[in-house]
Parts: sequence; structure tokens; C-alpha cells
Amino acid sequence: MGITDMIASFIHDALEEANGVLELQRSDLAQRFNCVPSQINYVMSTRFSPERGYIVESRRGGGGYIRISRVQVDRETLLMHVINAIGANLDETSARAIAQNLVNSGAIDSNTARLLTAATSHRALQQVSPALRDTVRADIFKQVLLYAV
Amino acid sequence: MGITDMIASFIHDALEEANGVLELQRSDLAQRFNCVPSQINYVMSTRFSPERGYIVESRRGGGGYIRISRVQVDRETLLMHVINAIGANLDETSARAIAQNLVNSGAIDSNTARLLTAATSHRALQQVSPALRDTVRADIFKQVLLYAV
DNA sequence: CCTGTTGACTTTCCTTGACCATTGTTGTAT
DNA sequence: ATACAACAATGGTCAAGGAAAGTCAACAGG
Repeated sequence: MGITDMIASFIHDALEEANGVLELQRSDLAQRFNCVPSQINYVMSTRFSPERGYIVESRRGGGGYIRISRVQVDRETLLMHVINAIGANLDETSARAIAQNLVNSGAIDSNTARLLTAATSHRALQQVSPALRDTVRADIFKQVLLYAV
Repeated sequence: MGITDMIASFIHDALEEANGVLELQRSDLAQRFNCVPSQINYVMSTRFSPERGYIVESRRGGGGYIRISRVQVDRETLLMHVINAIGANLDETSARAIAQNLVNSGAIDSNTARLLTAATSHRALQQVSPALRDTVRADIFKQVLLYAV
């Protein structure tokens, strides 16, 4: 196996571990695999292209980085799983966590996550009786995922 | 994270705390972050530029300062007006109409409008007692608009 | 050929320091 | 008291250098 495939496989595993979003340094990675830095660019463009379901962002200069995100191809399936998993009740902390996970897995963007979080916040639901609040939150959350994502 | 980002993040938080207007001293800040004073100018010009929605004024000499203000964009003003105009109750038909108007006037995009509509739909609020429904809808609507800014 | 590998050169972003400009304060001559 | 000169206390500008990442063309091996 060539070095390109070893690097690709390494990144793939790390992405898995990191839940779909990974930030690394080009020169670090190059050192680890004992190759020139530009090799990393080759790996990115041939193995982590958008066509293959990845988004790669980067920044130069001091403290620069390369961020690789896996795009969820089967978004709808994922959303349905999430919707089913939520069940009848949802507390605010869990709602935030789920929204964040959806961002990490590429199913929704961070702006949508913010709005979703706002719509299900304690502020928005403060007039709903406490006994019902988590139920209403679950309904709103699911409704938004179904119709707005 | 580099020093520029740390300083920017510090100022950002302080601005939040100070409700949008912040006055500080260049040399103080430089000392706090253990960097040269001109670093602060770099942070200002790259992170708190007008394009990013900030105004920076300053004065030299004894008692000099740097004042950073978050700019009120037109859109924000409009949204705040709408938020104030909504009042304590909002029926579903009005909610849809307002969302559509905000899209037409360019204050929000259609994705946000869809999300807003889904989150305040009768389906989402089914379990809220009818007497409270319009109140909760108003709260959610306003809360989302607040975070859409 | 096609895919991978390498390195010289470029671009972007950040950090630092020398030098400049403005404002306030203090002391002195009138 | 007033005017002015020196000095102290700020902040501003700019250019040089360093630390990443990007590009591209040449070369290598199956």
C-alpha cells in the first residue's frame, strides 16, 4: 500500500473517532508519515473531495490547520433515526446535544442548529407548564427536523 | 489558538457583557496578553472591522482609549421592531404572514422562515392548551428571531 | 499512460519592533 | 494669571520576518 492510501486510511479512522469532523496540521501529518507536506494536498484532493462526501476547509499562516468534515449522504435516513430516537419527551440539554451532533454529522448547518436551539429553549417555552414542557419541546424539535431541514 | 484569536475572543465576550459598547486601553490589553501593543491594532483591523459589523474609535495621549461598538444593522432594527410589534400572542395565520413579510423584505432567508413556520405550527404546539397556544407561539417566534440576528 | 511522489516557489496570516502622532501635565518666564 | 516649552502618556503605521498551507511541474514506477 502506498503512502497516499495509508494517510487516507489514517484520516478515515480519525474521522470516525472524531464523529465526522477532524482538524489537523498539514506539516504534522506529513512528518508522521515521513513525506513532504504537499503530499497531504494530494491526499485531500484525491480521497476527501466533495464528490466523495467530504468538505475540506483550511487556514494558512501561524496556527494554520486543515479541517475535514464528512458530509452525511443519507441525511434523510439519519434524520428519521434521530426523530424516532427522540421519543415523546426531550429536555433542553439533550436538545442542544442532538442539535450539535446533527451539525457534526453534516445533517444541518450551525445556523439551523442555533435557531432550533432557540425555538426549544426554556425562554421560548417558559409559559408551558413544566409537566408538559419536554413533550412540547420534542414535538417542536421533530417538526422542525421534518419540515425545515 | 494564536494570540490574535484569544484577544478577539476576549473582546467579543467583554462586548457581550457590556451590551455592545466597550472601552479599553491598548497597552493594558497588550500587557494582559503579553504581546506588543500593535498586536491590538492587528486584532482590531482583522476582527472588528466595519465589514464585520463593528466601529472602532480611539484617542491618543493621556487617558487615551479604544472604543469598540457593535453596529446595529438595518436588518437588526427591523427585526427588533417586528419583535416588539408581535406582543404577547400570535395566531398561526399571522405567524405565517409575518414570516413571509420578513422574507420579502430580505430580513430573513426562506430557510429561516420555513423553520419558523414549522416550529410555530399547530402540529408542533398540539399539546399546549388552546388557551396558551398563541402565547407560546409568540414566545417561540420572538426567540427564534432574536437568534436569527 | 496513469497514479503517486517530491520539492521549489507562492500566498496568506500572524507577530514583532522601530518610529510617528496626538493629548495631557507640569514648570517657568512674563 | 497666561503663554509657552518640555515631558509624559497614550495610541497609530508600516515594514520585516516567521509560520503555516497552496500550487505546479518534473520525475518515478507499475
